[in-house]
Amino acid sequence: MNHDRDSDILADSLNAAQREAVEAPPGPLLILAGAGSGKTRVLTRRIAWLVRRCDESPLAILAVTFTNKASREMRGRIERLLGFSVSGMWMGTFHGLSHRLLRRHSEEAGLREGFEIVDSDDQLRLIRRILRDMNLDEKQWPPRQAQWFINGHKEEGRRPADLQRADRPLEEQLRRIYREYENACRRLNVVDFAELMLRSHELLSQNETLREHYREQFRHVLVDEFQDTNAIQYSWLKLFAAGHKNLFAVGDDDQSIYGWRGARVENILRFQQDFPATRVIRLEQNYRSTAVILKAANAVIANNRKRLGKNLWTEGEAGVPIRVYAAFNDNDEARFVLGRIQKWVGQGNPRSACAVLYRSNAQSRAFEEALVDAGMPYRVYGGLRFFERAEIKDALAYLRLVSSRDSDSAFERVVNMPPRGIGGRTMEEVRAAAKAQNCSLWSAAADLAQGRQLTPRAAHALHRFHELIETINRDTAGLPLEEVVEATIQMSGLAAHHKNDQSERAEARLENLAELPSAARNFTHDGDAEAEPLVEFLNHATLEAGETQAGEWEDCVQLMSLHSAKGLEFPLVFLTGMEDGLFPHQRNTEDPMLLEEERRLCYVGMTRAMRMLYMTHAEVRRLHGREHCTMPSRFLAEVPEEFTEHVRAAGRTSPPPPPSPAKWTAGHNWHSAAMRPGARVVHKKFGEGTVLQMEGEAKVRVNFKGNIRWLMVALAKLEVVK
DNA sequence: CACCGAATTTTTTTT
DNA sequence: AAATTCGGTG
Repeated sequence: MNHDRDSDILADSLNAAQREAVEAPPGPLLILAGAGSGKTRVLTRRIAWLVRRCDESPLAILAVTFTNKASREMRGRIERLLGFSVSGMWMGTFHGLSHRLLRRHSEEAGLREGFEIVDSDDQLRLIRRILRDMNLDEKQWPPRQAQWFINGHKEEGRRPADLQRADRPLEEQLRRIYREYENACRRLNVVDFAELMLRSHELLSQNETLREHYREQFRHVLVDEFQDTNAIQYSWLKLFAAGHKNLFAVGDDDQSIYGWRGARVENILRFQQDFPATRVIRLEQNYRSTAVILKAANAVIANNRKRLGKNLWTEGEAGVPIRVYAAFNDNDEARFVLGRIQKWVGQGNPRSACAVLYRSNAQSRAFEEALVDAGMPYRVYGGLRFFERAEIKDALAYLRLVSSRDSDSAFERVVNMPPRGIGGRTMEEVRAAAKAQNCSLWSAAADLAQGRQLTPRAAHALHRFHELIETINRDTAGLPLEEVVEATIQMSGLAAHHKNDQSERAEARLENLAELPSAARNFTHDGDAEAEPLVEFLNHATLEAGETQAGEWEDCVQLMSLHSAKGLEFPLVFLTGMEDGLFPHQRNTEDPMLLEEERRLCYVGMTRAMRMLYMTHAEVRRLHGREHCTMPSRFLAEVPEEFTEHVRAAGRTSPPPPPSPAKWTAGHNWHSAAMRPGARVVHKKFGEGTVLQMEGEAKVRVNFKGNIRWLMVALAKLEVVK
C-alpha cells in the first residue's frame, strides 16, 4: 500500500465506508450518515481529496452547510487538511451563498444596488405596517400568521402570482397581504431570508448565461445536513448540479428536525429518483457514544414509523447507565444539574465538556440562575443574539441611514430613538407625504421640515434629525469602519440615552453598544469586495446574527436548545425538561408526523452525549408564571430500563418548598391531590376519562375515549376514580 | 408629545 | 413572569 503523505492525511483513520465515500468517483452520491459516524470528517476529506487528488481548484467546489457555525468549522478543518487558505471558496450557508450571488448580479436579479436584508423581526414589522396600510385589523389577521404564510410559500418557491384565487376568505386575504408585501419589498429594496433563496433560484433558472457559467464553474457540489433542505433549496442545488451530476449529499433522516420551517426529508428519496445513478453509502459505525447511550437512542428512534432505517453500532465500551432524575420543580432540576456539573468539574474535567440541553430557550433561565449563584462560568447559545438586540439594531439602523438615506425601515426605527419629539402624529404626516410623492420617508421628511404643513415644533424636530444624519455622514466620511461605528453611536445620542438611564438593563445595553465597534473591526468581509464595507457589514450582521455571549475562549458550561446542539458532541450531556407537553411540545403531540419530529429531536439530543447522559424532568414546572403538574415525557418511557438508573434526590429528606398557603385554602382542593395528570376521572356526561394536563388548580384537560376537552374543575363535577 | 400604569398576551425550534 | 401594547393624563 502506498504510504505517501497524502494518503496519510486524506485516508488515514477512515473506515471502509467512509473511505469509499471520500474516494468515490464523480457522480451523484448520497451518504446516509448516522449520528457520530464521522459525517463532517467525510465531507471535509472529500473536499480535500478533490483538491489534492483530483486536482480540482477550490473555486470549482460549491459546499453548502446549514448554519454559519458548521460552515466556519468546515472551512477551518479543510484549511488544516490542505495547509492553505481557501477564503475564496464558495462555501457557506444556503442563505449566505444566495446572498453572494445576488450581490454579484443584483441588476440581473431585479434588485437595486445596495439592497438590504431584513431579519424576521423586521419582516414582521413590515407586515404590520402593510396591514395598517390595508386597513386590516391585527386582531383579525394576525401578522405572525401572514408571515408564516408568506415564508411558507416562498420556501415552496411560490410567488403571489402563482397562487390561485382562494375561495376561503382567510386564504384569499393572506394572498392579498402576500402580494402587498412583495410590492413593499420591491419598493423598499429589501430582501428577507426566504427571498434570498427564491430570488437567487429564479436568477439562475431564468438566466441561461449565468446558469451555464456557474454550472461550468462548480464541477462539484457538496451539501451537509441534506435532510434539512426545503423544496426551494433542493431545487437550487439541482440548478448547479444538473449538468455534471456531481452532487455529494450527506444527511440522516433520523436527524431531520426542521420540518416546521419547510424542510423535506423526502428530498432524500427524491434524490435517488432525480439522479438514477446515485450511489448510496451508509455510515453506520458510531465513534462518539458509549454502547449504552447508542442502544438507548436507537431504541427511542425505533418508535418512528417513517424511517429509511439504519442501525448504528459501536465497537466502544458499554459505559455507564443513563441517569434519570425526577426533580420536584424546575429549580430543583437546575440545582441537580449544577451539582453534577460541580462534581464533574471537581474531578478535573473541563466545563466546556458538559452541555445542558433543552427544548425551548426559555428553559435556560433556571439553569443560568443556578450557575450564576454558584459562580460557574457558562455560555448560552441561541436565544437573542448579539445583532438582534434592540440597541444594536438601533445603532445599525443609524449606520444604514447614513449609508443609504432611502432606507425607510431604518428611518422608522431611529427617527425618534432616542426621543426627539417626532411621534406617531408627525410620522403619519411623513408617511402620507412619502406615499403621495412616491418617495422615501427621508425625502418626504426633508420636504416637510421646510414646508408649512407641520407645527413649527415638529418641523424643527425633523429638521434637527435631518441635520444629525447629514452631520454624522460628513464627519465620518473616509474613516475606518470601526471609527464610523463608534462615532455614530456617540453622535446619534444612543450612548447618552442609555447612559442617562440608571437601570441595570440600560447598563447592559451600553455594554453591548460598546462592543459594536470591535465587532466591526473584527469583521473581515469575506465575499467579493464589490460593495462598500459598511453595507457589507450591515448585511453580515443580519445574515449572521452573531453568538449570544462573548468570552468564547473561557472554559464554560454550554447551554443550548436541542436544535442548536445538532452537529455537536459533549462527554457529559444533560437532557432536561423531559416532560410531556414540554418535550414533546404540546403543539406537536397530536399529529403523528409532528410527534415523530419531536422524537427525532430527542434522538439528536441523546446522541450528543459521548460518555455520560442525564435525562431530567420536573414534576411541577412554572410556565408563563403558572405552575403546572407534569408527567414524564413519553420518550423517557421509550428508553429501555436496562440502560437507565434512577437517581434519587440526595441530601434531601423533605419535599421541596411547600406550596403557598393561599393555594391550599383556595377551594376545591379536596380532590386536587388525586387530580393530576394520569388520573382516571368520571364525568356525568362524558363518562370515564384520563387527565392529560392541568392548568393550575382550575382547569384540567381530559381525554374521554378520544374526546379531548378542557374542563373547569369547579364546574365539571369530576370524580377521581381510585 | 411623553410618560405612566393597566391590560393583554405569549406559537419552541433558526437562516 | 415578563414584555409589549393600550389608554389615559399631564
